Amino acid sequence: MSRRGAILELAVLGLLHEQPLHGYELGKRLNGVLGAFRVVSYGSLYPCLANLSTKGFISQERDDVGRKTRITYALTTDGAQHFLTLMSQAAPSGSADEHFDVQFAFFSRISQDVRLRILEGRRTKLEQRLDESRAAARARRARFDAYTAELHRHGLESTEREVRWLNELIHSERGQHSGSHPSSPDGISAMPGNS
Amino acid sequence: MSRRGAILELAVLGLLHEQPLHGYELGKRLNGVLGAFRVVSYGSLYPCLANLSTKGFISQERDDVGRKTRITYALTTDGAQHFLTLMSQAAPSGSADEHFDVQFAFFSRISQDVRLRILEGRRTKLEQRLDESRAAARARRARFDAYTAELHRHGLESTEREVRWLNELIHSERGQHSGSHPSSPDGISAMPGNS
DNA sequence: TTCGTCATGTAATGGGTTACATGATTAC
DNA sequence: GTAATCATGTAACCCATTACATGACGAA
Repeated sequence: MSRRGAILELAVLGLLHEQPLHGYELGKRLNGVLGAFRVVSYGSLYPCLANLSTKGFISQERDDVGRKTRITYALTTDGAQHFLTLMSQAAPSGSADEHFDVQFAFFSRISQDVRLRILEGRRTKLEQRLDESRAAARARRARFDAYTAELHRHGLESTEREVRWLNELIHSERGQHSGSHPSSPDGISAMPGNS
Repeated sequence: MSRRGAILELAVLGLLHEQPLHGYELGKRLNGVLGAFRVVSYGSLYPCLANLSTKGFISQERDDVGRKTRITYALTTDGAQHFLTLMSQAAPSGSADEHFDVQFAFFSRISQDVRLRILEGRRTKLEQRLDESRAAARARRARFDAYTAELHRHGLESTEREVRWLNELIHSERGQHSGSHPSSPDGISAMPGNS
């Protein structure tokens, strides 16, 4: 009982938002989209699908291919609504970073103002982290050995880099100061380049 | 029952390796050392301490300060041995990145050859991740929208950056081609700079 | 015919979290 | 005297994992 999967749930709804899929194919795509960060196992995927189905967010349909039976899942109207709700919510603490990554991966399904809110929320969270980390650094003053200090320095640098990345994304998003249309045709173009 | 905490366990043993501490102080230092990555809650810390005590890795001693009773924990010989075992082990999959961070934070407690093995193991893992990610990128060819693609590009870049960081650390570690002594006096110096 | 991959699931375990309960001590 | 912080713990829950079980299908 209770809520099976929050981050996994979001990812599943996000993929089904595009097209209906059966479990196995869903699993493969999940590992493609989320790729580097996280490997989703079928041991968590199938219970998650069963749960989403119980809650009425997805519908099942039996495809009999020869003697093999596979179940194709599709997003319901309720499910689409729930997807938007989950996308608008902040990270549920604990899996903070991964939650943002999943949200970002499905940015093309939501409106621009929600995208901006997520990006700015993320930036605020990272800046808070930076403040705390720098405050802690001043408070300790050489109580840490060289390795611990280097770890913190590297962490700080990585976070600063991510904030700059977010700044570019936010700027780029503001550049196209228009549509709240989800999946707007050709809407995304001014992505920060790799140069 | 069973194994309460693997990453938390390692962090606790690592801190107690330096000096005995009571639970509350341990918690605060944990949040200092691990800081940015993870906030340890007392709801997991105290059960972890009880478990380590049961297994004989740490010893308890009651300090009666006024009417307040606090329990100071100290590393036993078995505990020190267990700490070295945990430090030598690879990340237990799932919490891959965090495990490395904790290991790194306690590098000064272990010998140089173990440090090098950990750093090289981490680099190998990241390089595998890069290979898979790049292979997946070639396999898909524009099946991803701009946001998903940008997420992958950014992930790749971050990982590449981390590999370069590891290379510097490994090089620096090889520079001082000597002691297997844990806590060697003044042993760490050639840390890569921030320039 | 055997091996890889497709396809769906269950059971047990892991490694944490938040919320709650309790009470002493210190600072204002 | 009241609020923050010190100090220790329990209970309930969360979100996933690995290992296991089962079986059809295609290709070598």
